[in-house]
Amino acid sequence: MTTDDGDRSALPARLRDLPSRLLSQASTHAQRLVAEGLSGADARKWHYAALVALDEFGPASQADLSGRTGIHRSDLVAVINELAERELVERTPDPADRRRNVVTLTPLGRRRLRRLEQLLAAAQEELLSPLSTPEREQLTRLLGRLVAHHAPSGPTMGADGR
Amino acid sequence: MTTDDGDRSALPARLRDLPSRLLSQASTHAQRLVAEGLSGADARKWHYAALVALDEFGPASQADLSGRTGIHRSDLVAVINELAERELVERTPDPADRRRNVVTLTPLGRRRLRRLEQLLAAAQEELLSPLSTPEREQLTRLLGRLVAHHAPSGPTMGADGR
DNA sequence: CTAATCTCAGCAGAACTGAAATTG
DNA sequence: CCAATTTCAGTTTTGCTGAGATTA
Repeated sequence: MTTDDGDRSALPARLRDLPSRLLSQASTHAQRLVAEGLSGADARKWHYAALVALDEFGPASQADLSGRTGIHRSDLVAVINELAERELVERTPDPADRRRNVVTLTPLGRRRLRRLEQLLAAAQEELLSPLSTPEREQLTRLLGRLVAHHAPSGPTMGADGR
Repeated sequence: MTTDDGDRSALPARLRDLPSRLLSQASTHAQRLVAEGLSGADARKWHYAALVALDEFGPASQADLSGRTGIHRSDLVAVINELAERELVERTPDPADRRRNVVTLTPLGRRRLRRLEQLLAAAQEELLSPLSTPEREQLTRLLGRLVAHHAPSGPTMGADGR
């Protein structure tokens, strides 16, 4: 239509092959595929993260959930609101410490989590489709070492989690 | 302090090992390292991209530069303003087509590009520091194949380029 | 008249900051 | 009095949309 397209190879190799740039582009595609996949069940990635954490560790306070998902304490409020609206979790005051809410997975939430797992697996599959199985494993291993190297002991955990 | 830290292992493996999530976190670290590195020369990543494209292909219109860098046509205005302020490029009307500006690299711009190359190389080095040389090459190759698979023929080029 | 170029003004999503209210 | 938890209001950053003015 207007500007570009049809000439992606015009990108200088110095830019095209920069690891930081490749990571950024790959990440953008990944987030798009995940968002599109989860939207098929009216869900966002943070919904999945919260449901997984509840499934894995059982009922938790919002502060716990923040630590276990990487969702910012301040954004978790909206995520739990949305999950509670859909009756996937219940938010009740903690009788033992009334500053806290206890967030609990409902049976419906557990079933929904199964569905999200499937949609998410399909998104990862599409994301990694150009790679063989051993290549996918290697990529995951290498990325895991990168983030393990840069994340640990960072200030409070950094911004991420997407 | 407040919430987390000191317990990064609290992250469920289902979240921790998701390729899309690893990509996002790795990308975030990469962008931070690049921004910090380039800030040592009062530059941002788009400055580098524009200077590289001009160095590689010679003087260009802003539309050309947009295609060759991935900078959005609308954001390129500010980038060229900033580069022109620093006298790294010159923006002059194109006599052959007066809708266009011709952007030209100045000698100072060429010298600055050398400096940015060094800062950027240092950032990539720090980013990839946990990996051996063959591992770095493999990571770059795998990421290149991912983006090549998902980018080509996309609508106008997509959002990315960071 | 249509299309391309440059420019600007403003939107949208995402993460973060800071602080108030409540409770320990 | 100090600290932790939840919540809200607002800032910042980034890429994008839409439209106006100019020229082909």
